Amino acid sequence: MTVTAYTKSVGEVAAESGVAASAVRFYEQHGVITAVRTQGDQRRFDDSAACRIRVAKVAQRVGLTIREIADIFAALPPDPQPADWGRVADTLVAEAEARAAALRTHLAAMCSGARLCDLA
Amino acid sequence: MTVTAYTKSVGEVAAESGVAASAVRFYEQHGVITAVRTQGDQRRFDDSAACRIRVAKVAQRVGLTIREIADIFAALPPDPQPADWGRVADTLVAEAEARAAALRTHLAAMCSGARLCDLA
DNA sequence: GCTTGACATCAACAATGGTTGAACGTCGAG
DNA sequence: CTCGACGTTCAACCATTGTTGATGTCAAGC
Repeated sequence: MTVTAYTKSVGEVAAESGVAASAVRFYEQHGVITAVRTQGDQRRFDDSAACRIRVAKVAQRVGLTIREIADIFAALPPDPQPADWGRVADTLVAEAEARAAALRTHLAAMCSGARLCDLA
Repeated sequence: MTVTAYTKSVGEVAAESGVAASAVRFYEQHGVITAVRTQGDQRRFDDSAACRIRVAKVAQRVGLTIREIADIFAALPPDPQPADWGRVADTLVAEAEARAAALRTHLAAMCSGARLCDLA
């Protein structure tokens, strides 16, 4: 059993995930990613950090907040396996499609029938 | 040909759309709804205002910004007809589903193949 | 072992999407 | 005509999602 490796600095994660270093720190503060600290108080992330950030960025596009994303990621174990990522992906896609479906339903309800969105 | 009736006050639109009066003013400032002014400088909205706001609220849930929603509403004529609302609804649903599809695609790309989201 | 770049914290700023409060104007029912 | 409910503007404030800059520390290469 391999122990999870916390080896990556803020800058490395930033480069891998395509966001600014300040954003990496922000995401850590808000529970999207987690870090351990070195003796000198520097953050060290594991390999999943960059992935989490890339997933978070696409999830934000469908209206999920940082908090919601962090909550979904809470189901990920340290050193997540393919199946773990698959479940998270399914959860995110399901949420996105539920919102799209809700939009469709609301619009259909508003624009149907005699009243047409409460317009005469 | 009926002339569009601008008869509703901020409070009436707020009550009909289920948002605060401050939000109604905010939406007007940002082009989601439009108003004429009375002699005494009070806003008067037509019947579509409450509908626009209700649609805007559900659209926000799928990640559209106020600006994007206002842009889509820009296609609505004054005194919109059912077909006009239908086109707006189609645009919104298409946008929502495009975002959901993008999420699905990105996640599939990240989580597929040998590398699995760049994890070993 | 010293320098230099990357890291640390903290506060301030920015944009989005509003809410709240102060101070004042309008409108319609009595 | 007056009174209260509702309207007006403006500035300040809140949360979210970050960025920027000041100031200071750490660590890796020379």
